[in-house]
Amino acid sequence: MVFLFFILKLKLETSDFLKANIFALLKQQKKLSLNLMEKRVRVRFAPSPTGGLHMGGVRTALFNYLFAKKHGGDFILRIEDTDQSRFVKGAEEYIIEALKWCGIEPNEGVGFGDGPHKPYRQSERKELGIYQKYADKLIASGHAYYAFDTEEELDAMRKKLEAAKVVAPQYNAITRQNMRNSLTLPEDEVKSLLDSKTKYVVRLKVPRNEEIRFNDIIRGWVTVNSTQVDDKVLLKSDGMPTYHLAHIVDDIEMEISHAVRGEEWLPSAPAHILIYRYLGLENEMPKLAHLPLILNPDGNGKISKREARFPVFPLSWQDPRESAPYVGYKEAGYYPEAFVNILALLGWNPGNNQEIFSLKELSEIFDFERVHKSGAKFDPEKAKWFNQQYLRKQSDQELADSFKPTLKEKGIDRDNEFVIEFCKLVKEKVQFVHDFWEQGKYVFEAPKEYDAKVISKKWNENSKPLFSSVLNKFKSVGNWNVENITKAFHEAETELGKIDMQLLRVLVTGVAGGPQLFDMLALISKEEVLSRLESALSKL
RNA sequence: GGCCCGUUCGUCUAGGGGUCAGGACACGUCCCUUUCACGGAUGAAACACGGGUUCGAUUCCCGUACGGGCUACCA
Repeated sequence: MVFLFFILKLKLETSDFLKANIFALLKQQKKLSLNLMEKRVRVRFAPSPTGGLHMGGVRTALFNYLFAKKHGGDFILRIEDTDQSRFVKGAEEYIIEALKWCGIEPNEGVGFGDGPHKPYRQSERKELGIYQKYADKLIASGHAYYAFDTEEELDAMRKKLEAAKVVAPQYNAITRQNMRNSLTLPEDEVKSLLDSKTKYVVRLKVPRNEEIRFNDIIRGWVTVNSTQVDDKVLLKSDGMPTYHLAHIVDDIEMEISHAVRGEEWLPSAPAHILIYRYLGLENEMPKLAHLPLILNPDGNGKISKREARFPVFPLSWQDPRESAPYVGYKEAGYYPEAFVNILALLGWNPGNNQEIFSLKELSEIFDFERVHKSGAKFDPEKAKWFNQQYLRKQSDQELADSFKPTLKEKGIDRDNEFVIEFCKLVKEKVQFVHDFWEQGKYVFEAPKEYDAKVISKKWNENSKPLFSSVLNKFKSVGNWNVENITKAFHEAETELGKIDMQLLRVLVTGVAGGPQLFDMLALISKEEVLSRLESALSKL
């Protein structure tokens, strides 16, 4: 209205100066109101502390993180510990440590500093009566009800339905009529049951035959008939909310703009829509995004920690109920950057051929529009390749530093320069830092045996005198460096004829392959090479 | 079983009404290297099937098959 007035006035006045000013003002106003309408991006990762956080969970956390960073929003860690029976000691700490290692740190929530919406643990929020309040509201409006059925009664109901060839027995608009709840029991009986502290749950009253539609950011429109949705328990008999109630209450109270979670939640999303609706919050509810699952490489189904022949946890996880710990990606030698990179490309891609991304790059280009609908099988081989790419980005000094602990473990003491030189030579052959030892241990210790294949193929009666001459030639080398070794070798060849380099390699290192031979001989040192040659000649 | 979601090389994927269906991992061959690796080149390898719509479908629609998820007072 105000704008119209301005425009009208504009028509009357002809001053260009005024015109320009008013347009600028209009533009500013529009921008301002748009910004006000646009909800600040606030996303959450909301695991339950029922075990170690596995790679699928980390991926969910990652996508949340990336989306938040992309839009300059908030990333929250909320702990959904509403199931006391499944609570696992140490799981929460593990989740926090894992996120830290990956570098995808929430800026609000458990373990990362409380924000304005504290507490961020659902068990603590329950103590505050937050969930009860919403449950009461639903009961008051007739969208939820008390149910007093015991476990046995529920069992009996299901058995009965199964016997009657009902394929999916559920507590719903039909069956609730035959159960003991506040919809079937007389009002005074309900009151006395409540007064006498009889155990009860609060259930959502799902309508009989209603189309529920919602628009998923990744999947588009999804339609489900409410007949498929059961009367979900909202409040358990111990007073704890279920996931269904708790996450909705918290998402609303924490002003979450987008609920990004795994595909396993898709079937219960219609029930969630109903809860938002009955709470009168359908317009304020977060946008939904259901991520595709990460699947097992061989066989089918979700990745399982038991069968996997590759790590499934970011960090080593010791389940208090089990004896042996699970090796994590960290312990397996993965760089966190590589691990995150691998995860990012499982179910998402940038639309071009780039595959190596830093977290920062990812947070600039990540987009739900390029997230797939279908699950992705995890390929452990490609994971190794990713790590190799990151390993190659390391400087020789960095590689040396990360390899030194292994040497120390083996009781080997070498100076920094030596280790750097070693890493420089061997790094082309490794995917992990721990590969350095397997690929190059002969640099540090004399061989105990010689590659049988090479020996049987190439060692003959001429070999001994030939290599004795090579040995003598090497003895005469003054300054033991690559150039002089090469020169000595060539001189020996002109005197004695062709010398098999692989055989020479085997005599010194025991193995058939390795880095540049002369570089390696130089590194190993003159005394050591000579003594190894002597020892080989005496043994063969 | 029911409901929901999905389906491009073995795997991760690009693409999209007319393409030699592109890249990466893994695999093969060759080059480089007096070894191995790295690197380079190159090869083999895919639109699940059947119906529509269309001049034309891998692309859009519908079925079927297959795969996955869910089907708790678990998340």
